[in-house]
Order: sequence, then C-alpha cells, then structure tokens
Amino acid sequence: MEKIQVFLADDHKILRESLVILLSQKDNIQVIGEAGDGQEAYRKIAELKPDVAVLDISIPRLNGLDLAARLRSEMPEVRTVILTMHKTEEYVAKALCSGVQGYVLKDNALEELIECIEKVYNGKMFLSQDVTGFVVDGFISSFRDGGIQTEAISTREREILQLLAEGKTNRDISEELNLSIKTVETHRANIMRKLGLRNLADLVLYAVRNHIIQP
Amino acid sequence: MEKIQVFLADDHKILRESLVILLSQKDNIQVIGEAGDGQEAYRKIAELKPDVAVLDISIPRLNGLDLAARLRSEMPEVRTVILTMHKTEEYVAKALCSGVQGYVLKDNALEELIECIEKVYNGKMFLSQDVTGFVVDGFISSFRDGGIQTEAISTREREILQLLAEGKTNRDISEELNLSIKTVETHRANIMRKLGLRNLADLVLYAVRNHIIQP
DNA sequence: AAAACTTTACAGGAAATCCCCTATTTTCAT
DNA sequence: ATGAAAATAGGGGATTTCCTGTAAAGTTTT
Repeated sequence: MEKIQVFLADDHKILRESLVILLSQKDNIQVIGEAGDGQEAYRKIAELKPDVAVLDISIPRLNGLDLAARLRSEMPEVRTVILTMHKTEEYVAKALCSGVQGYVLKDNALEELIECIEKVYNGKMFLSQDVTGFVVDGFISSFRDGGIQTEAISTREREILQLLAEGKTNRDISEELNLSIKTVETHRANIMRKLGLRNLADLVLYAVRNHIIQP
Repeated sequence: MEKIQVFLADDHKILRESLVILLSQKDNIQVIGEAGDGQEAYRKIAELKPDVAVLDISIPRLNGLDLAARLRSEMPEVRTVILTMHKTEEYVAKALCSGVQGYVLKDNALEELIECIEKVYNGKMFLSQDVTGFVVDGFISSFRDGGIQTEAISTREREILQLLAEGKTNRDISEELNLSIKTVETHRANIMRKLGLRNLADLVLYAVRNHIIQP
C-alpha cells in the first residue's frame, strides 16, 4: 500500500517533533520532511514533492498563506493543509483564496488533522467544524449583498484613524496636522460611520486588527 | 520508582494530545491531567496536585501567568513550567515574577521540555537557552534602577478594564454590574492612574497587550 | 484589634466627545 | 467640463469623560 507522503512546516519545534512521531505511527501516513520556516519549506517541498503539505500560517520568512499560494501555482499536485491557531473569518478567507484544500485548528483533536490529511489526499476538501460556519456565512452573504461592502476610507481618514488609535485627542491631531478641530471631528465621525464603529475602543481594536497600529 | 506527575494546560488540543502521548512514553513521567483553559486547569490542579504543571500563557478564561501566580500562593508544592511561543523579555519577566520554575519555548526541541520538567521536579530552575539572555540583562539592570514597580490592579478593576476595552461606556458597565456610574468612574480613574494610562486608546492597547481581550 | 487595602459612592467643574446639520474648496474620473 | 467624492470648516447643544476631592462599609493582613 502506498503511504500518504506528508510534509510539515511549523516554527514550533515541539509541535513539529510531536506530530512527526505521532503521524508516523499511522500506517497510511509517512512524514517525509519538515521545516521551521517558509523559505526552507518551499525548497524542501520542491525537492521532495509530498502528497500533502501541512503548513502553519505564522512561520518566519515566508508565511504559510503566501507559501500555499506559491505552491498552488507552481506545484498544484502538492495539496496544502493549513494547521493554525487562527480561527477568524479573515484567516480562513485568505487561506481559501490561497487555494488550500484543508484548514484545521490547533485546538482541534489530532484525529481531525489525520482525517483532514486523508480527505485531502483523496481529492476532497476538509475544514474544521469550527471554521465551516464562516464559510457558510460568507457564501450566504455573498448572495445577499455581493460580498461584504466595507466602504473604503480615504488616505486622510486612515491617517487620522491611526492617530486616534495611538491615543491622540482631536485637539492633538488638529495641531499635528494643522487642521481645525472641527475638521478632525468630521473625519472622525465619517470614519466611525464608514466602518460601523460605535466608540473609540472599537476604533482602536479595528486599527489593531487591520494592522494600522501594532499592539 | 516514582514517576513525575505532570499536568498540561494548553488551548491547542493537537499539541496537548501529542504531548500527553509522547511524555507518557518517557518512563519517569506520567501525565495525570490536562485542560484547555485556565479555570478548568485551576480546578483540576487543585484536585490532582501534580508535581509539575506545564502551562501555556495564552489560554482562555485565566491566563497562564495569572494561574501560575495563583498556584504559587495557594499550592506552592505544585511547580509550574511555562510552555509558550512568546520569547520577549516582557513575558519572561512576568513569568518569573509569577514564580514559575521553568520557561520553555514551543520552538525548542521536545527534549528541552523533558529536561525542564525533570530539573524543575528536582527543585531546580530551568530556562530555555533563548530566554536566559533576557534574565541576565534584567538582573544587571535591576542593579541600575531597582527594578520595575507595576502597581497591581484589583480584581474589580481588572473586570472593569476588560469591559472598557470591549467598548462599553461607563453607563453600560454600571448597568451590567449594578453599580453607580460614579463608582465605575472611580474605578476607571484608578485603573488609569495605577497603570499609567492617559486615555481610552492606551487602555485598549494595554488590554490587548496583556491578553485581557483578544484583538 | 489595628492598619491597610478594596469596593462602593458622590460632588462639581473642566475638558472632550457626540450628534445633527450646513457649506466651501479641491481633486479626480468620465 | 461636469458631477462625485474628499477635505476642509463651522454652530450649537447634549452627553460623556476627566480630574480632584471625600468617605463609608467590608475584607485582608499584620
């Protein structure tokens, strides 16, 4: 019987080692390589041509999503599975856009990962129960209103958004940018309206989530 | 021979399961329990009294550092080891202040964790090679300026901090907790003063940085 | 039991934000 | 060039937060 040849990319060596040992105990799975960063993973995958590449998202040098996108275009015969701690809609959406065949959360059971590898090897897709909700919701809402319409904020608004998230007051900002307070107030209100934010705390969290500021 | 009784707390079930299996293969180690969040971990540790508790920092409901501090004061006979992805000085410092005996990074080898558990069980401390640098630096600088004094906030204050960071207004909070607005205002002011925060944006960032809320 | 801390609560005034509205100038694409 | 969107600015009032105090009741520590 042919074993499923699996490659692992994860920067946590403890997890990687553990998975190598445990997956190898399954008699239909064989781990043929591993890597601790994206670049190394790319090289080794190109050389080893595994059936399934299991990738963490947050790995150094080349993240798992970009790596997956690259694998899809250059080696479509290598199927990719994301194994990650991230359970937000944003990451799931990005992963699916990158053309991965599987998405498993690290807080799922090991058995889920094994099932995922087997399904994906057999040409199916596999998503963790926890993330399928997002996908269904996204599918439904794409019918309802043609996708999420995040009204784009302008450059100036983004600039002010950042200053607000950094803790500046309207007055601070008006002085820093040589504007009237009223102008800043208007921008602020427009930002809030466009992004559907209710208060400053929401705004700060929005900025963190969208990497406008670093926490 | 007495086996070292180990408890595991980590929200990533895959890692937890893997470690249970692999640590149990060592003939001097026995995993007697595990948990996916801090509250559950606390209850089970109180009941099982393991020799060593291996804790992740970012676990739901009660984070690993606060849990470690609680264990130190209430069950000092349970030794604690932090197993985490965080390799910044800040986390290492907090962990040591919480009285942990070991600090191992997830991207270290599994063998390091095993060595750590053994050392800690024998009354020694163990730090990953990667983090000892911080500790030495910190030791040196503590001579320079007498160490950092972060005034601790109370339980109630912490609760209100979280609600504020979630975007609740003083009024919302006063209703949710059945307090007068004035009380909430006082708590808020005390939190700000104690933590050296200047405005709500600072407060939200503080909460994100300290994992009181998730971005 | 005394001391120290926590939680609760309130007052009053200054500062800032929020809300709803209007309005001019600039910029940019069709 | 013409209209749409963005950037600018403002009025005025309601609401909220911020700051600085005081203080009582309950809890923990010493």
